Amino acid sequence: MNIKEVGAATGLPAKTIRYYEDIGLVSPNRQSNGYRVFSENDQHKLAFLARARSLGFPVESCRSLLALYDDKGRASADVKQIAKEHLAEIDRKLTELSAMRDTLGHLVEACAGDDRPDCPILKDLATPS
Amino acid sequence: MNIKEVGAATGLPAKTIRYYEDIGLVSPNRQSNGYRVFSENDQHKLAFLARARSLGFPVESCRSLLALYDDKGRASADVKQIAKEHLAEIDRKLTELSAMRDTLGHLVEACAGDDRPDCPILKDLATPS
DNA sequence: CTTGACCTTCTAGTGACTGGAACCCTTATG
DNA sequence: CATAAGGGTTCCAGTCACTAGAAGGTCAAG
Repeated sequence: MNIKEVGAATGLPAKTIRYYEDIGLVSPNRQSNGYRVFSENDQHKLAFLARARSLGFPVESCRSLLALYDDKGRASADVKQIAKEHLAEIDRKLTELSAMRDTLGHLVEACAGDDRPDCPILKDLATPS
Repeated sequence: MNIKEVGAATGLPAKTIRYYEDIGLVSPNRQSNGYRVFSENDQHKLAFLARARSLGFPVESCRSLLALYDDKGRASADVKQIAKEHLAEIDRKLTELSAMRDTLGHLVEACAGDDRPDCPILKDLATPS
């Protein structure tokens, strides 16, 4: 399986897969011509990474998760710990974004959006918060 | 007013203010010894930037907003347009994060988090989505 | 034999800072 | 007068997770 095929199978761009090899997340073999060959296991790992990344896990967390996945003697507590930390981070971002959304939503509603210069958005930005 | 003072007044780190000068958002004068001197107007601009950034506007949008703020003949429609685009981006991120939160929340709940290896989180990650 | 689609490596850029090194200026103190 | 503390300055490198692009090798089809 070459890089394009495994990319199509996992939804990852070839560039990303090369990057993941660079940082040691996968280690595909090479053909005599230098081309990467991806085994079933490589493909599996890449799919795992794609899924974990799509849930927003940082790449370093993905590395840890992959190691735990490989470790058949793992404790699920270790996995849960990583997931909980990430969940907390997501919640932090959600809170922050919601606050922005609220404020900005009100301001946009209040703005006439015509050709006059008067603007509550600018007024807010110019006001020391 | 030197950089530390204006930083304290606006809540911006000195490094950030220097960076903003680098990219042309403010242009403080210099004393004979090379130190930056911030005028009232500089301070005002920096406070504006701090507020706009805290609402999540990208720096380039901040630049546009600042220009509109300075332009007394602006149309509020131009401001509103920038704000609406940013609002759409915030909503996009909120949707994405909420989906992550939902999935991950369920998985974390389902995971025993003990010393056994069985783990629904890893099971999900290993499952082609 | 050439064309086109693959593949390779390498460098540099993204956004918005942030850390750190190396050095200058000013003021207070021993 | 030396020095130490606490400002200021510049410049370079690093962050995160890719992504764009250049320059070139390989391979199957026509």
